Amino acid sequence: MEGEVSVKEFLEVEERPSHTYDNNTGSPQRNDEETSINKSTVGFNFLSLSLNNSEKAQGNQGQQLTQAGLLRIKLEEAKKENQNLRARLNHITHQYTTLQNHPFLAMKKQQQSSPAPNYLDLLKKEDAIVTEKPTMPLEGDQINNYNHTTREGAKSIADQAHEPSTRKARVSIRARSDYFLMGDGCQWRKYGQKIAKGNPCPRAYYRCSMGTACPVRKQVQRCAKDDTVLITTYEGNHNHPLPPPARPMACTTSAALSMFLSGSITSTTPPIGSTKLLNLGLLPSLSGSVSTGLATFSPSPSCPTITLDLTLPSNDNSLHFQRDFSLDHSQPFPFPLHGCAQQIVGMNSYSKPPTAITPEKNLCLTDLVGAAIAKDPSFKAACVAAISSFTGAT
DNA sequence: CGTCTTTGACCCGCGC
DNA sequence: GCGCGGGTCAAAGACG
Repeated sequence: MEGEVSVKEFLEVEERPSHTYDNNTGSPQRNDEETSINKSTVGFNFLSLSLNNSEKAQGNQGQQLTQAGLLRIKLEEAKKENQNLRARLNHITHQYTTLQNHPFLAMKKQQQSSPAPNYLDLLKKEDAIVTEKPTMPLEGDQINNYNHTTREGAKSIADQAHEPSTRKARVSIRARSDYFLMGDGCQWRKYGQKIAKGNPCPRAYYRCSMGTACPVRKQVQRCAKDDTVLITTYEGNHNHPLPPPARPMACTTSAALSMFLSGSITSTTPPIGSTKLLNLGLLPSLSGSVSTGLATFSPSPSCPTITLDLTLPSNDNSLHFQRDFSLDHSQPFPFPLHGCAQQIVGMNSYSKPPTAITPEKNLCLTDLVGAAIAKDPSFKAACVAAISSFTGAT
């Protein structure tokens, strides 16, 4: 952090009039980058001379000329330092951007080692549309289900923009968080709040404010039974390009929805009520209580909702399904969780007071769903269909 | 001054 | 038809 301040201060040197410089400073050393930064900052402090020193110099014209020369040299040095620091800043910015895109790059790299990974080419061009059968290392039923899921999934998502019945389909995500909002990479504008029946916690209504007239809305509410559980419900598709941090969430919700809407998932166990269930299999490496994901589908004719429960304990093996999304513990995590830089996107009066943020208590939604994406090939494929749907709509 | 949040009012669908 | 509850609107206030 100190480095950032130094850079900031140093970059201001160019803005200062040259006549304020002093000749009492030594030339900044450049043994290494860090030394350079620190010394330049120190140099700048010295260079910000007082008027008193300038007045003293007026007594000797020859000395003034010498000073002018020194000042020019120092100015040139300062400019060089400035260029170096700008280059370093650009490098850091590039690294930051690269890290943000790491999940998708890792998926791409992983698939390049498998035969004909044409679906991943879509990630290169965001405006691509899924039209071919993606080939992935699937086995048995996964292949059949995958084909169905991807084609129908893409169709379902695309249809959502035209069919009133499916446009209302929702994806609900349950996750533990001490804060009222969890970062998903998007910008939201609150437009309402209600106290729902049976839950003392208010339900907040948000609208996506990243695009003009974006139809996406979300509801945020704490669970009545466990106020540490935050329930976030998404509805609709974005009509604008999404920033990298928002893509995992957007594609996951749409992919999950498309998989269920396509009807390609069936339960091998008697349905609980009218619910279909799918074990998504989150990573065991995820910290805290989140180690297993469970999706619940409520096929209400007017408003089908899929719930991704990221709060269930890992030993919950009470449900088994036709499609096996179980974890392959021998395989390393294909990409690292990209952190919670955008974890807290806002707090309102219903937020809990700021407490020590730990990964356990404040898992980023994009991290959680990113893990789900990474572990399941067909889920990834559905995500690609979703991404294509999103970007193709713009 | 512009943007965002808050909050009461209003609308609408659904069940009785 | 009526009441209830969920969802949305919009004016007022807060905030930077």
